Amino acid sequence: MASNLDGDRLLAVFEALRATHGPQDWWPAQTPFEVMVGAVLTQNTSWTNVEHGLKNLATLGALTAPAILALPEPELADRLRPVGYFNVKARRLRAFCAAYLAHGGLEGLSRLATPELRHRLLAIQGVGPETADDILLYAFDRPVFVVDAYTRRLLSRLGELDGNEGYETIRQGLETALGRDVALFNEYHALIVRHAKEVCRTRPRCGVCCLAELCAGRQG
DNA sequence: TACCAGGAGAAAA
DNA sequence: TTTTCTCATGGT
Repeated sequence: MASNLDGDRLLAVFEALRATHGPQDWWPAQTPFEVMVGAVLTQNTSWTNVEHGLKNLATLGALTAPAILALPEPELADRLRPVGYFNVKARRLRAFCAAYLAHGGLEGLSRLATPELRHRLLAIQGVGPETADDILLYAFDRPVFVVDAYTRRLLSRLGELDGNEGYETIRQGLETALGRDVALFNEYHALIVRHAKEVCRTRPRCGVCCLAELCAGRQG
């Protein structure tokens, strides 16, 4: 079902979200590398927790790959304690930094075509589809739609999914339906997260169902 | 107090 | 191959 998503309907949802929340200007980071670090740290964790961890690293002057790798893993884990899953994430962040440098850093990775870059990101221990796509979209400006739990819930509520689609099926379905538009994908994912956090959380068991209601209202 | 959060990988079935 | 379990702190 996800291979035949309704692009016009999805654009109507986007317009409704943008009218409600305005531009989001994601990702909240100073550099592409900081986007990548944040993408790893935010796995199954609220952004406020991630901010504490990023602040700890910044205080140490450790927001570069060499600086992170220079920290012993136990110390890195201790700095990441506010993030949650700190032992796991210390290991994953070090693996990411090692791969980042091995591939020539930002310059080396930027030279790769999107499919190859995605393949190499997914080969890093601790980088799954969503994290890789966060990095591709927000650090490298590649036209990749980030499919998170909110996106799945929204599409399900809209009746665009039957619930059995895998990550790749949904991602490719969205990219086909919406066209490969970096600016659109950037704002759309940010708006879904913003709406889910600010609006849906105030409505018990809402999920992102009110997005569907919002869209239905716009369409009449 | 209980639940959830911008997942991923390993282990078990 | 698919499902279940583990990782863990901070905010509401």
